[in-house]
Amino acid sequence: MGKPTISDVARLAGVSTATVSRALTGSLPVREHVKEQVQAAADSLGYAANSIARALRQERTTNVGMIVPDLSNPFFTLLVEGVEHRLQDLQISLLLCSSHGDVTIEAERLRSLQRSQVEVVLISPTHEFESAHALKTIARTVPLIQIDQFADGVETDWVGLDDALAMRTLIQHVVERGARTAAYIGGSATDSSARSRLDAARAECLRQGVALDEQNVLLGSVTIAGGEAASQRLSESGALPDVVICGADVIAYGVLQGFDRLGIKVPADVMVTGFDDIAFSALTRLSLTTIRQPIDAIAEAAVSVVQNLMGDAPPRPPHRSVLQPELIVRDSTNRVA
Amino acid sequence: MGKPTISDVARLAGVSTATVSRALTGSLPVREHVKEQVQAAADSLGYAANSIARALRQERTTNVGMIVPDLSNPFFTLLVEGVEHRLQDLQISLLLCSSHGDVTIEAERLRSLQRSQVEVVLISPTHEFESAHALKTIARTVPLIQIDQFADGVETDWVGLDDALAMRTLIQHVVERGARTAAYIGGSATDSSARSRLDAARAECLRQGVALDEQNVLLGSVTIAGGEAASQRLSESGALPDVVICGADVIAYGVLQGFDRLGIKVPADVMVTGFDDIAFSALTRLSLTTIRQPIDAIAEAAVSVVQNLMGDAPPRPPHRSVLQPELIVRDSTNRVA
DNA sequence: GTGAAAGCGCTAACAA
DNA sequence: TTGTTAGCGCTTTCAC
Repeated sequence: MGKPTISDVARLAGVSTATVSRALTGSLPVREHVKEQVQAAADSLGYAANSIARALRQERTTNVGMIVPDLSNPFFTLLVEGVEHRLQDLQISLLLCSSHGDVTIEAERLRSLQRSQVEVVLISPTHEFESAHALKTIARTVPLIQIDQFADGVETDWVGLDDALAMRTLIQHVVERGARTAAYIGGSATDSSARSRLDAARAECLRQGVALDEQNVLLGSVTIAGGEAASQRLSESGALPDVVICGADVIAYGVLQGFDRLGIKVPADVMVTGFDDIAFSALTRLSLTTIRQPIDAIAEAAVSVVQNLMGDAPPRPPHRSVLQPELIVRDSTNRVA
Repeated sequence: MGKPTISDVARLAGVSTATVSRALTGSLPVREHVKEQVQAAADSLGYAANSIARALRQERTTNVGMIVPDLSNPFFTLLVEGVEHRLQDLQISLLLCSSHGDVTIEAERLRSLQRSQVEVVLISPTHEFESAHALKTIARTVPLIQIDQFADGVETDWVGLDDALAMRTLIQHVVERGARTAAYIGGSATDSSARSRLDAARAECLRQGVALDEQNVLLGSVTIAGGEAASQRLSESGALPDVVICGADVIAYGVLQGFDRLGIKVPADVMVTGFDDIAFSALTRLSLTTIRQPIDAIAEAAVSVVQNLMGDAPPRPPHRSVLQPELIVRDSTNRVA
């Protein structure tokens, strides 16, 4: 009545359970005709090996866990999809968790994944500092790969974008289009990418001779509303800068909308840039110049580390895969110098 | 060196493994001071029960699987997030798969979940007819819950929206705003919700005296580009209808954009409605009248069925949870009759 | 190339 | 209330 087991197959095929195991997994050679017999018996019973029993015996599963801060953010969604797809090709199951941007939930999910005996955890930590403790604890028992963001002092593998190079490329572009003054609108700097992008923007403005007044650095929430509010504040504070650099596309779309409402013309009165290249361009009247996150390449790099970690290769020191950004020039900076 | 096992705890606490199991799980009463001793021993060793061994012994896991067609669609993303959140509260892990809208991949994922010994599978089948075979096969060994969409002839639990009521409400609204003629733009009817929405639209137009010419029924891809292309065709085919009913918000946004480019004014020249209420309204100049999918309620209903199925309740016939749609009136139908 | 048998870590049945 | 023991389904020695 219950599901067929390996002994059922063995009995039907007239061999031992060991032979069934070998025939089906190919772990050891089995005579051709025996193999066929076993296969036939398995098929006729609709047998599928119980992965629980296999995992117990082998002391390893084929599960990996993944924790992202926010599934309503297309960046993470696409990342999850890219990872899922590649893992399935490797016959690895994905246990997905969302931390909802909450460090407490994040810690809970980590423990839950640990109980599930996952082989590797992929995580985009939600807070640069507060996530660190839980991550360090878990990292003692299961290999971690940090993606995009990272937690302070947690030495694990990491896959992400070269934010510094991205900002350099971006600022070089707007300088070529005549920018001499800039504003920066970003997320409050509690996650590592928000901070690293801001740091990079500051450094590059300095290096390339663009004035970025501290009062023109506005940090808030990474949402359309946050961007719109910031554009409002910016317009009230006197002269507009040549360019508004946004730390994320959603912010930039809010800024575009805010300027539109205020009758400020982009790019004629002010240029605007984004970061991420989420697929909203098709929705808006004015297309956005931005930095494309190579999401698929990030997923690929992450999964390749997973393979590495799950293989029998000897332990190695943590490795950082730094991916190259791509500048996408569109209308929001379409201005002659 | 390896992870501590129950025998390590038992030895340290000076009791049997059975007592440790009882003390830690609470499956049977244990004397208070013994319990404390066991707890202390477990803590000091950093012991966490091996869920693989437990699952093998109990012949049940705490995993459920979920298969959605497309993670770039916010509807499914939000659904996944809602489900994940509630399952975690129940200490259930979520194995997530994407079928990428492909029946072959879908079948593969189903088998993968079966191997993982999930207790329940939540699925939004990608094709009304072609998904049926694989679903029926799997349903013999593991309980299925279909969400939103369903496969033809697969009798399982189902959670979704009352499409007929939604269309009735929507069409009633545009009739009140003076609509007498309509066009319908939707996805090609290979998934069950595309078909059921179109059927409902046809029926309601008939019932409420709105003319819906077959040549004004345009089926294509559920994307912004698809909507834009359809709006183009519509404008070329002569007189515009009073209202363009779209089977999904993304289509409607494409239509809005198409009309904008053609100099056609919404809602003055033509009204437009969507379906889903995805959160793009903030991005666009003109807000969209639409039907809100109660995603959170769908997730809640689905998880409550999961609980039901995983509890020890006796088997019961498949149950359909039909949720109520909500009409969201915004600017795209803001016209006096 | 094949079979017999042990054992992965846990819990449930049975005894005490 | 507690301990002893068997066994979940599989893979992997160790013999042959």
